[in-house]
Amino acid sequence: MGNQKKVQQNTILDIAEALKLSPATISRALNDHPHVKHKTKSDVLKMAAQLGYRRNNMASGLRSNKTRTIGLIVPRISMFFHAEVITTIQNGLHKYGYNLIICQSNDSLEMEKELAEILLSSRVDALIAACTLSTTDFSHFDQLLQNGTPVVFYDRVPLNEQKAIIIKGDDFRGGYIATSHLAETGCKRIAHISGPLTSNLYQDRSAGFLKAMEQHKLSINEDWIFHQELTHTNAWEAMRKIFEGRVVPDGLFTDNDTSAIAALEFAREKGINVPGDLKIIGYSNDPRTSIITPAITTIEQFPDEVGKKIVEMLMDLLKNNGNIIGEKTTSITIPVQLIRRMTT
Amino acid sequence: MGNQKKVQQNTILDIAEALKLSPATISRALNDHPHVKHKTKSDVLKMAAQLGYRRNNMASGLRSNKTRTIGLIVPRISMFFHAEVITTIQNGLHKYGYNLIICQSNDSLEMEKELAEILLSSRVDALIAACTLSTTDFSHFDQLLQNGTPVVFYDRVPLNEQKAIIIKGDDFRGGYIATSHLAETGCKRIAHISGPLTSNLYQDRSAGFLKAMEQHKLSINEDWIFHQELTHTNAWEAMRKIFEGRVVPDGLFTDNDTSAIAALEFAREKGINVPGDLKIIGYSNDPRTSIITPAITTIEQFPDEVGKKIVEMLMDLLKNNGNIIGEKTTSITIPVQLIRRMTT
DNA sequence: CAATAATATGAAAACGTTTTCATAATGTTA
DNA sequence: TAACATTATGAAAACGTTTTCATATTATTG
Repeated sequence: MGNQKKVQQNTILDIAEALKLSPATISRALNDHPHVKHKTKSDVLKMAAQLGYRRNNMASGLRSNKTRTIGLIVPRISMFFHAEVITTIQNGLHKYGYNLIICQSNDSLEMEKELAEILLSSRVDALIAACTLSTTDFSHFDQLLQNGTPVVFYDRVPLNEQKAIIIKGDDFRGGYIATSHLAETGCKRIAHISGPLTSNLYQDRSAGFLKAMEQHKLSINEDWIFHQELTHTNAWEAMRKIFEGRVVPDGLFTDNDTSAIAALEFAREKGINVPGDLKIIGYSNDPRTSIITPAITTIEQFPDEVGKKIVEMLMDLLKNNGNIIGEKTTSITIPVQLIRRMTT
Repeated sequence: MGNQKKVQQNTILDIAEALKLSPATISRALNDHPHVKHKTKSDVLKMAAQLGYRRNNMASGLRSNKTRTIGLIVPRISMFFHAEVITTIQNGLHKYGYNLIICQSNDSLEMEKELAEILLSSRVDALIAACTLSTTDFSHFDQLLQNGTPVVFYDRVPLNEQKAIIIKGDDFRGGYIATSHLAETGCKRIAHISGPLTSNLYQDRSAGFLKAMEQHKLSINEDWIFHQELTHTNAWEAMRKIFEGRVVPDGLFTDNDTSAIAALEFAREKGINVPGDLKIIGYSNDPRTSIITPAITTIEQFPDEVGKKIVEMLMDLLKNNGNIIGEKTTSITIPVQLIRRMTT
């Protein structure tokens, strides 16, 4: 393989020569410029097809300063929520003729910084980012913004950023309705396994949790509140600690579904009846929650709504080259919804 | 936002001017060319950092005809196997300074063709593709190949393609060991829910199934063999048909895990005892299979091995600009492994 | 120290488009 | 038909690098 002679791609000049026209006219014809005769246009299109012409995006991008490519930085594409958001974004952008460069930070801040640099180098027309849990300083995105490149943050977002678009779920309300639901189904002693408070996500969900506890006049046991990376083992460990105590909770709100699954497995192993003795509610509506027995009550985040909103905002922004128009706001909150299943 | 003046990116010329050097020297210094003085190099690097210089990849790519970007076409990033493969590929390529443009075909052949065109336009240095189930004609990749762009197919691959690299799981063996396992655990009447025979995956797994059935001297009931899109509802429907019969199977091999889950749920609803009356084995080791009760026996495909191999082959190929070196083969098969759980 | 080799730099062309400016061709009006 | 507007095209510059070729500088050798 590869030994055969490489076929050179045809350029705009080849079309020009074939039709005895100037490259300028070919370019205009291909871009559907108004000042070109109908017949010329169709001639050019025909010849382009015949020669198998494909625009060189680098040349085009270099000259016009537009790549029609959008960068995306995400912690992990394998997380259900993100996979869904990305899919919606990609399908949406494709309709507008935009490409997407998807990058994974693996939840590493170092990597995130590096990716921001790389995407700047690639001169993406815009950047979409769901940040790392440890990203509290967002200055590595400043160069993009100063450059005039629109930036959209979603899910894990900076708190006081006026230059970027921010799209987030209603985490406060999510935490609130989850906790209220436990209270309303009779829980008196509610535990909360949450993520690191460096992230807006867990700040808000925790605030919602506290608000609901207060409203239902439930007392809070500090030993039952965890802020940690939301992994399976961490959740298991938290459960072990919680159930070492003399008095144990009858309700548990976990800030993601992986933790809820771990908790449920812990309960199963220890013979704790769910939902009889312990009610559990997770967060995100991961497909696994509906498959496990008993199926886990959780909070739906509507990833497709998030994705759609991102595309919509971005297309608006790019149409007005980076300027927000009129009354449109710079920060959007997507509603959440309780999905009641068998663990409550 | 966006109203403030846009900051122009500094170019190589700005560095040149600041240091009273020519752009050529700057370029060489930045690319670590041997013919440039040590001191000059460090001066340039320092000034570049100071000016916040970032290479314009389009200009660089246009001139050097190298984008250091690799395209990837995949049916859906949300499929567990693909998400894992992609993650491995991306992390691997990143080490070598390559970027990845990830595109989803949504399992549509039309989309796949369009994406191949777009990636050709973007002049990616190489293309990785896991094709649609309905892709039997692979000619939309020819232009890339003729162009000298390396193409790596994985998972769903063309059958007789000598110009591209092909990396696949050992689907024949997977089908064989899955079916053998059922036979060895005592199944006499085995059903098979498989995918469309347009894809090499299901051809091979089916062949493995048949081989094992023959070796174990088991007779095949044609009414229990399905070739269909492997969705939850299709599998459910297949189960309904199978269990309408007077005589029912005691073993089931499904070609993906979604179907195995559907079958298990069907069994649960109809009161069929698993594994007592019916043993079930899936394919892919999707995380859901270990969470459902009873946990499903399945076939591990080692997505990270696949990803690693892809990167390795690709880097070799790019180093030798598109030519396979020495004895290295053009087609690689990754082993599979039985993961025994509670449904068998 | 001259002659040569090795090292370091610069000038300018090249990559394939898009876009500005100029001009030619055509159509419209007085 | 002259004068002007409109439409269609071309010439050439521009985008920011890399690379070729030439040349200047320094080191090495006889």
